[in-house]
Amino acid sequence: MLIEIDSHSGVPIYRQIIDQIRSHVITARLGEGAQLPSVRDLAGRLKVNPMTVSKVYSYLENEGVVERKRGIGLFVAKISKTKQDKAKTAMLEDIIKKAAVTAIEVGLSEKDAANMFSKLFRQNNSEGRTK
Amino acid sequence: MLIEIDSHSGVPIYRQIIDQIRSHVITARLGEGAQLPSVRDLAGRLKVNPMTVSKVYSYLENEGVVERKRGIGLFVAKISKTKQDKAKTAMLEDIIKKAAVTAIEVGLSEKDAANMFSKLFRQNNSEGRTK
Amino acid sequence: MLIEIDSHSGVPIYRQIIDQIRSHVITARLGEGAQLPSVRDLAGRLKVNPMTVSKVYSYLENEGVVERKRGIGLFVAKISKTKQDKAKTAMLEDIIKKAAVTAIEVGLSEKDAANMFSKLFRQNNSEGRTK
Amino acid sequence: MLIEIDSHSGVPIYRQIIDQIRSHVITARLGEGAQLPSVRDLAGRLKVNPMTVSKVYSYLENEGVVERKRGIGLFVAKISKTKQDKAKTAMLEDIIKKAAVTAIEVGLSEKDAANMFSKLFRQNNSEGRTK
DNA sequence: GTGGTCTAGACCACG
DNA sequence: GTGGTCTAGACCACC
Repeated sequence: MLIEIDSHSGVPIYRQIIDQIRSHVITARLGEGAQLPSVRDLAGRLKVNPMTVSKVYSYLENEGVVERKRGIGLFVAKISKTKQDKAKTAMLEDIIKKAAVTAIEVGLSEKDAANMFSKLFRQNNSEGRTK
Repeated sequence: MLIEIDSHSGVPIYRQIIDQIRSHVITARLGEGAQLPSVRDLAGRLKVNPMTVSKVYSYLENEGVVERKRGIGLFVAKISKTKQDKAKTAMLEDIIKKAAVTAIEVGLSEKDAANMFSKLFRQNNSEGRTK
Repeated sequence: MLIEIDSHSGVPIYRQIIDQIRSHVITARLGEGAQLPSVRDLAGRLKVNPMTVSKVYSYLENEGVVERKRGIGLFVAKISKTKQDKAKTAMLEDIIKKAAVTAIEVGLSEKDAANMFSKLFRQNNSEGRTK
Repeated sequence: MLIEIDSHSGVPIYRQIIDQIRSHVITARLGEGAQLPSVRDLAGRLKVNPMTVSKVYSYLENEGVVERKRGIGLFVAKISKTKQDKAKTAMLEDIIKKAAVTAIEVGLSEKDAANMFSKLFRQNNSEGRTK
């Protein structure tokens, strides 16, 4: 499970971790039932305070994204297909809307904006494959 | 100059104002040399503390977006056309790339993603016109 | 870390602190990675308002001189050796040039001016040692 | 009489003008009895508020550097040779001391610092001649 | 514990 | 009139 922290971004560390784990679950890169690393392990890898990771897990558990099995560990919770789809769509619409609004503010035409989007889509898609 | 503050968004007030003014300047809704409202005026209108606005202006001056004329007021700084274009493009590419990457992660095809983007573009564009 | 404030100098307190800390960093009296005193601590020692110190730190962070680690504290940022040397040289050349120009305007010969410079160098250097 | 204003320097405009006129007088580029431009004239040339120039003149008059002749204009006051020399030396020592202290802080040896000073002296001196 | 933000209100410098 | 600085004290987010 790849998680990257940018300590200069202004976004709180715990938020960055939550967002990335949630995104991993929604896009099924972290499948149902998969075990999450222990608090200590993840904290060590990310070089953050264990308390921060602990907070992250509590948050995600509260959200219903993960489930704690006492004495065993944390696992990705079961999500209904529809719920997952909803979450996916919501996440995607949110970010695409922001992009569209920015394009409008900058004064791009719909055609130019769509071209730019497609170009960046292709670029990052092929990069993704080779990775 | 329209500035809106959402006090529930979690984003600090001064950041919200900075972002909106900067966006106004980049998109040339606030043209070069235009005078900004006085600290007290803007503070009064937005119902925030003058010092908050003062902080905003200091920040923007530091960024080179506005220029102070002592005892007279604040004005939109002269930005070279190319520099402005660069800033615009960078801002736009950044957000569109994020959107594209998310679409890829979610597993959308290029065509579906582009359609979604165009749809949201049209929606927000017409909203903008009626405002 | 020694910082002295002259409240009668006309120079704003926050500027005095900024200049002194920056100078400490550039001259490596405050080495890379060194932790700076907390806002409250420094404010207490200098007998100024915490917000004044906070402003100082924000300013220095913006300049890239220090780095914030959330909830932990402030640390001297990593500056590349060359960058640091450049900053040093630029700072020095600037002030020495001013001195030389003034000497020229006043009508001193190169020899007399150089003597005066050396004399003042020695005077202030020995003072520095005893301090 | 050459006066240059740098509106980005942070030094108040009126201070910049005062310092430059005083320096002109001390170094005798503006000799005793020379007439200064009228408030309106200087304000127009420097593109500053006439009140600012007026303040400058009052300040200099108060300092004894210039003398007002009612209905005629402002003139450089008579200064005793010793007084002028003292002022010259004070001005020079002040700036050279600053340069020396900076050189010390940066860690230069006396020799290196003196060399740098001499080099900049020669550079600016020859430039001055051709001007 | 750390820093970040904001307020209310004061006084000063500048033009 | 303009912005700049500072204080005293509050509350919040983060680790």
